[in-house]
Amino acid sequence: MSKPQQISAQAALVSESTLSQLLGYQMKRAFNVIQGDLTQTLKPFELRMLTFTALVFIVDNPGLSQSQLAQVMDIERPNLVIIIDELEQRRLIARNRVQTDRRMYALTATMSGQRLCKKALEAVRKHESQLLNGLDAATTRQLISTLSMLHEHLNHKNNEGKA
Amino acid sequence: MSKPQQISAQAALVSESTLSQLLGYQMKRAFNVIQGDLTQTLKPFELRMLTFTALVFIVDNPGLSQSQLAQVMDIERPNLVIIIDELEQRRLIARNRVQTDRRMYALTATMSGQRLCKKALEAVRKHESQLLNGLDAATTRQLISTLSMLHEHLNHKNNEGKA
DNA sequence: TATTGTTATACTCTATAACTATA
DNA sequence: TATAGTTATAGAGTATAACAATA
Repeated sequence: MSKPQQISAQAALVSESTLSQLLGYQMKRAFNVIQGDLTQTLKPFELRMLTFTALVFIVDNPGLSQSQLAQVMDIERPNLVIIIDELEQRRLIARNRVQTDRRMYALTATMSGQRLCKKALEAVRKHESQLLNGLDAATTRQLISTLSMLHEHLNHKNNEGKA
Repeated sequence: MSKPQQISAQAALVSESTLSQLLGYQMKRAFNVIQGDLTQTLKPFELRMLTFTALVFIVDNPGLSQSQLAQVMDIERPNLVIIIDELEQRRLIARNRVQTDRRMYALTATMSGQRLCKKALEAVRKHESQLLNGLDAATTRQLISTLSMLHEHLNHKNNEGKA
């Protein structure tokens, strides 16, 4: 980007007072920045947020199925297929046919996948702590905890509606 | 290799302990739910999150340019064009050529746009307060305020990096 | 030369219907 | 019939290069 240089006196004066009180707006703004940053952090490992998340879940839960993974990742099953394809082609995970129910795969991480997962996790943790430096630790924990509670809370409400 | 071993009982036991400590993961999960919900709330007004946000900015800041709007919305100028096209075709806003600098448009909301904006805003506020019922008011304010601070904080860091 | 708005384009993420193979 | 995984496809949102008009 070149210099910001006075677009007009109005540039610095754009008011967002109405929107700034809305949770959805603030969530989107904050998430956009964090998402962009996380993407950069994962780039050296050739992982995206979705492939990274899937890999961590598989490492932590060896043997889980694609349906289970899609459910906990809050994405549709069809969208998970190419994510798993990509991880499998890179030999980071393996699809193992379940003998007792040949419809599904038991997903497991390879040694290579486990190593990459560990390295990527370290990088993400380090990067996030750098990003958040300036915010005190208590506020950070409070934020993460509130977001988690929010997700549970809203998900519960949504499931009520669908029931 | 290892046995697949009873995956069925595993469904409710998928662990997300590693990811749950990561800000990016929690942000994405919470934002996904809120985004979906906000989309539903705006549907009766035939607005999406992006057209809604642009409309509110224009109502609050009559005369601002597309470049300015794109900047405060954190999106690229090309992507704003179709958003403005849509709002203009629905006669909710108008593009006015600036006489002193004929390269840019001064964006203004029509009466119809102002009315729709007000109604949509009321619906969003009402819906968000319903969504958040169960969370105490102090936590809600704290969350919104922390998200805002986070955005400013990260944006500042990013601008440092690019400077 | 630089900036505003624009076109074209491509990539990612998401959502749905319909198919196959198994149960 | 129901479920797991898959294919195809369409719609959003996002990002970059390049252009015309204007400064």
